[in-house]
Amino acid sequence: MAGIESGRRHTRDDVARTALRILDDHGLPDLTMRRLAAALDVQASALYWHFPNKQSLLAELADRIVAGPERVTGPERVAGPEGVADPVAGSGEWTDAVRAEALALRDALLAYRDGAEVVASTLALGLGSRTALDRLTAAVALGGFDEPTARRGATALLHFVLGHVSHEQQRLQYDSIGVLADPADPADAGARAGDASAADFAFGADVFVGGLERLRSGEVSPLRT
Amino acid sequence: MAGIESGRRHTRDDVARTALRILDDHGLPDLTMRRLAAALDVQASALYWHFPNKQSLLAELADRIVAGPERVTGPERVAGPEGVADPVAGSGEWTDAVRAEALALRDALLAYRDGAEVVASTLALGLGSRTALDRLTAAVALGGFDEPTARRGATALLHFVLGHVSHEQQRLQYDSIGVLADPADPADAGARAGDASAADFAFGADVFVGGLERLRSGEVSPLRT
DNA sequence: ACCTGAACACCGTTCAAGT
DNA sequence: ACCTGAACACCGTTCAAGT
Repeated sequence: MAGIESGRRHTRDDVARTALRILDDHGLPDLTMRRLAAALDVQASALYWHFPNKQSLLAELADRIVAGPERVTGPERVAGPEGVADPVAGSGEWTDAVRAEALALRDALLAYRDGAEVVASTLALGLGSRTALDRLTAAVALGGFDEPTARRGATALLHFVLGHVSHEQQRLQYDSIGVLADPADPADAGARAGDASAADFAFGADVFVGGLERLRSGEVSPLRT
Repeated sequence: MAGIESGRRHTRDDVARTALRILDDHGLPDLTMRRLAAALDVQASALYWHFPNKQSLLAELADRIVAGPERVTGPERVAGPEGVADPVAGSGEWTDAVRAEALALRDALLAYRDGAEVVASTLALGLGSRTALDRLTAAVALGGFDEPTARRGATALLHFVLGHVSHEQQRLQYDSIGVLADPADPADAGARAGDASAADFAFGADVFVGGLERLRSGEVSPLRT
């Protein structure tokens, strides 16, 4: 319980970091303003000097979650040996770039308990940065799609990712407390652990990328608007 | 304010229907047990005779939302002129069936304010029926996929649908109160109304179906598990 | 610049008791 | 079978005031 929160007088960064710790240790339902204040040895009302309300606090957390741990390394993103997001990398490997971005986003969301829900709700309210969407859009755009199409594709993929990881994390949470409605259900059982989820995720991402590839090679009408 | 809630002594169905009305009129945040009780001219504690807790009430609402208005018509689903879900309809039209199911689900979710969020959260907790997933799975299975693959595909599509409609409905809500973070943003502006959302949805569904089609014709490895 | 103390207007849920 | 009344243990947010 001792740590950053010792010497009184906190900064906005302290608050966000402590909130992130509570989120990861106890989950989103336990992340209340009063509990956060207590962890900082402060009255709840003190938090409103740093953040105008709880939503904007959550938006800040969402940004940090999406940014991921590689924030520290610098402006260039961590990627494979030859880098993953080179815009001039021909047309052959854009599918790998999209898959890699989707996977990186999943990892970032999984790094914090209830990460997907925090990001999804923040995004739905139009708060928080658009980094996640921008990264996916950039990867899709490598396929040579026009910008609105790339953005549409990225948005759809983003919805899949958030939905999938949300579901995955909710199950993790309620799995551990044993509140699952039907633990004997073969499709939802605890035996169906992280590996199966990872495979399902890869499958969904592959189907999606395949659909984009198909659209790109002009085998299908791009849109009937 | 007068209506069903007049003669005291309510049934479980009364409670669910009144809850659905509050949901649609005022949104999920305003659907509290106390407010629902007040609408029924009853103490909040009375609700716990009909439902063990709020989550199970929401699960019931989710089931009704997914079932949609065609519940009344009978066991066969409303569809196009020649019916959409005939399992022996050859192999040519399964893509239309999937698209139709996805669209029908979107319509059902859109029929109630915050419908997508109610269904998504219920689903995440493993509560509620699996009707939505089962319908999508059946449609995908028409493509000749094995059951686990059809289920995986349907799950991914379901995530996209829930994410898309959630986002769409959140925007509707906050749009009308004018709480949008950046109303001038061209990608999020109010001008971008229902039609654009419908087009984005169709685009996402098409990409997804295209990916499945591609996978079916064996142009791509089905899975690397 | 950062926080306290006290209040306002709420929540979901439990439980003995009533009819 | 269905509901009341009262309580328990909470919420997010505001605001005058303190240092």
